[in-house]
Order: sequence, then C-alpha cells, then structure tokens
Amino acid sequence: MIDKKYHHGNLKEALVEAGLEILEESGLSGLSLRSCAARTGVSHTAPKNHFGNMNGLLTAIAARGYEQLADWMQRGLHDDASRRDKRKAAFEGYVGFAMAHPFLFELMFSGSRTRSDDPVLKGPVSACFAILREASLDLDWDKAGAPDADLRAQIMSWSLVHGFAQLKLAGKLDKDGLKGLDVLDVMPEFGFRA
Amino acid sequence: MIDKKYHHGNLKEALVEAGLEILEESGLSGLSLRSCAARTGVSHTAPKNHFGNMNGLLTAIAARGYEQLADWMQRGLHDDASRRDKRKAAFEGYVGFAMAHPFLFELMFSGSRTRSDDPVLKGPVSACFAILREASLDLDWDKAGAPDADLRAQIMSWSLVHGFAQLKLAGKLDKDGLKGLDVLDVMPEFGFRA
DNA sequence: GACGTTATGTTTACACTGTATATATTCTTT
DNA sequence: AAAGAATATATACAGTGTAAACATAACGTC
Repeated sequence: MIDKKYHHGNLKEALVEAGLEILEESGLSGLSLRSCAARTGVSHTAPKNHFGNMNGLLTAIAARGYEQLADWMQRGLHDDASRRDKRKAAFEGYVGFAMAHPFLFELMFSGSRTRSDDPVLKGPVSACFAILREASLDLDWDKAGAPDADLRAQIMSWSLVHGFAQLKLAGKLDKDGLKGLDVLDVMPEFGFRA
Repeated sequence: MIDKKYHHGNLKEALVEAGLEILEESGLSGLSLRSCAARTGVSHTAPKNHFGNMNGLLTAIAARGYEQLADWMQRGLHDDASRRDKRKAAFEGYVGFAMAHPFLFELMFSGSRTRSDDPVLKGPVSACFAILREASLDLDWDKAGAPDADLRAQIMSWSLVHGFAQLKLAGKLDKDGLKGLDVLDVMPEFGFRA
C-alpha cells in the first residue's frame, strides 16, 4: 500500500519530467500546468510554489532540453577525437536532437513560451555554446584573420546548424530534391566534402 | 449611422488583418480566435466558417507574414542591382523583418501553431524561396562544382540567415561581445568583408 | 419572381486552461 | 514545544477553442 504523503518530496523535478513525457506523447498542445500536475498526482495549483507560473515551468523544461542537446552534440566522441570529428558530431547531434524531439526543440527556442533571460537557462545554454565554440575553431574559411574570427565562426556555425534544423522541422525543406539533404551536405567548406 | 449588416462582406481578410494587428500590439499570447472576432465586430464562432479552426486562422496569418518577408528582402533594390546587392538586401531584409515583427516571425516557423503543409502557405513560401535562391547564386564557396551546388548554396544561405535571426530573437546572442553583431559580420565568405 | 440550396453569422453550451485567494498540512528552526 | 516558513489543497473566476442548433442572407434554377 502506498502511503500517500501530503508533501511530494521531489515535486519540482517530477513536474519537469512529467512535462518532458507529455511533450513526447502529446506535443506542445497537450502540455499544460494541469496536465503536468495530474500526471504527477498533485493538485493543479501545486506547481505555482515551484515555478511561479506557466512560463516558469516551460522555462525549466526548456533548460532540460539544452542539457539533452549538449549530450546529443557529444555522442560517440572518443577521447582522441579530432576537431573535425567534434565538429561533425556537434552538427549531426544538433539536427538529430531536433528531429528526435521536435516539440522540445520548438519550446527551447520559443520566445513567447519561455523566459529567455531566466537564470535557469544560463548554465545549460552556455554549455551548448561552449561545445559549438570548440567545434568551430580552425574552420577553413576563418583564415581572413579578423580580430574576432573565432567568435564569428561560432555564431555562423550555430546559425547555420540551427537554421537548418528548424527549416527542416518546419517542413520548409520538403520540396523535391531537398528531402534527402543532410546538414553536412550544405556545408561544403566545413571539411566534410573536400 | 452605420447600417450593420448581418454579413460582413470581407470577413476572411478582416480577420487576418485583425490578427496581424493584435500580434503587433499584444504578441502571441493576446492572439486568439475570440480576440480576432471581437476586433472585427463579429461573433466568436464566425471564424470557423472561413478557417475551420484556430490552426487555420494562424496559418492564414503566417501566410501574410511570408508575403511581408518577401517584401522586406527586396527593399530598396534598383532595377540594375547586382547579385551581391540582392544578396545583401535579402539577408538584411530577412533579419530586419524578424526584428521588426518578432511574434509574426515566431508564428511563421512554429510547427505547432500552423499547418506547414497547408496550401495557403505554398505560394508565399515559394516566393521567399525563389528570392533566396537567386540571392545565393554564384557564391564564392560554391566553386567546388558539385552537381547540386546551387541548391545547396541556397539551403545554406537560408539556414544561416534564418538561424541567425532566430538565435538573435531568442536572446541567444546577448552575451558580451555578441550584441552588436550583424548578419553580414558572420558571413566572411559571402562577399561583404573581403 | 418564387423557391430550394448554399454560404455566412449568431446563440448557446461545454470542457479545458492559467491564475488568484484562502486554507490545510508538513518541515525547519529556534 | 512553539513559531514560522515551505509545501500542497480547495475553491473560484475569467478566458480559451470547439461543437451543435438556429438565424439570416446570397445565389442559382425553375
């Protein structure tokens, strides 16, 4: 017999995980404060104590998404992986994550549903940022020698891979001749084709 | 005295324009079937006849967004504009539109709120696609000579500019040293820096 | 012109959502 | 042990999308 305690004990984490599950099963339309609370077996106003409001919960879920994204970008990397290997893994992982978790990905970059300046996002986002930064060092087309070449290379990498992922998710790359296109196919100068 | 007719006469268009206005004033959170209907002076179930459901209305609004985006990408272009000019205008217009209409931009690429395969989107999206296609011809880094080089160049351009716009909108480029960054700054090989 | 059909809006109703307020229970700290 | 903070509940309310039945107007056909 389950002794149902008044206090959950780990409600904050449980609510976020419930949200992630609902996101996989029912998408963004099925994700609500009440559905998360119900799945956790708690009253629908309980989340307020931990997240304030809906945006707070969605922001916490998005933060988890960035952690998962960082994992995806570093999958299958050996300790002696070259920079090119890291770059390939980061790009493929980025798009792979987006395809595997389209709703979470949409939530993570939704300016309306999350608070992009929330502190809980800072750490996980910075982690992704750092991975992309290292992956973008020593790119061929970076030889121009501008003072902030590395930084610009990183932004370009992130923009490119993120744009590709979202356009693909949004169905903008479903025309004839584009369907089989991979991320690496559109990066002729990134060292994967030459 | 206004003779209030039972039939609006141009309700479908009026609802879309109401939606665009609400989007500018109150963002995505203020945009609803009922708010659009109220602003148009019509019952809250009237939109159903024209759009079926909420997704239908949002899709129609998004379609308008793509038309505006196409305009932004061709702003200030003379008849004798070079390909480089067109490219510059397209990129600056793309990001400029996103910054000027962040909520509309988010709606346009939201897989959850719109039906990306809806026929009403096909035309406007194709128009944007064509503009980016022409703007991406004869890029320097396209000399590799792959069979579908033009196509890949176009996807790369679109991915890059779209990703940059969204990352900027989502506040991911607000760190120190990134704030003043422009689209053209991250495209060293696009002919704007060399 | 009259009439049946279709298109367009309204009214009513319902389940669901986020949030605010007041209340109950438990934990923590002194 | 008592006081106070943290956590969860109960209740209430305005707002949302959607469905069904009904009302009004436009349109085409005889």
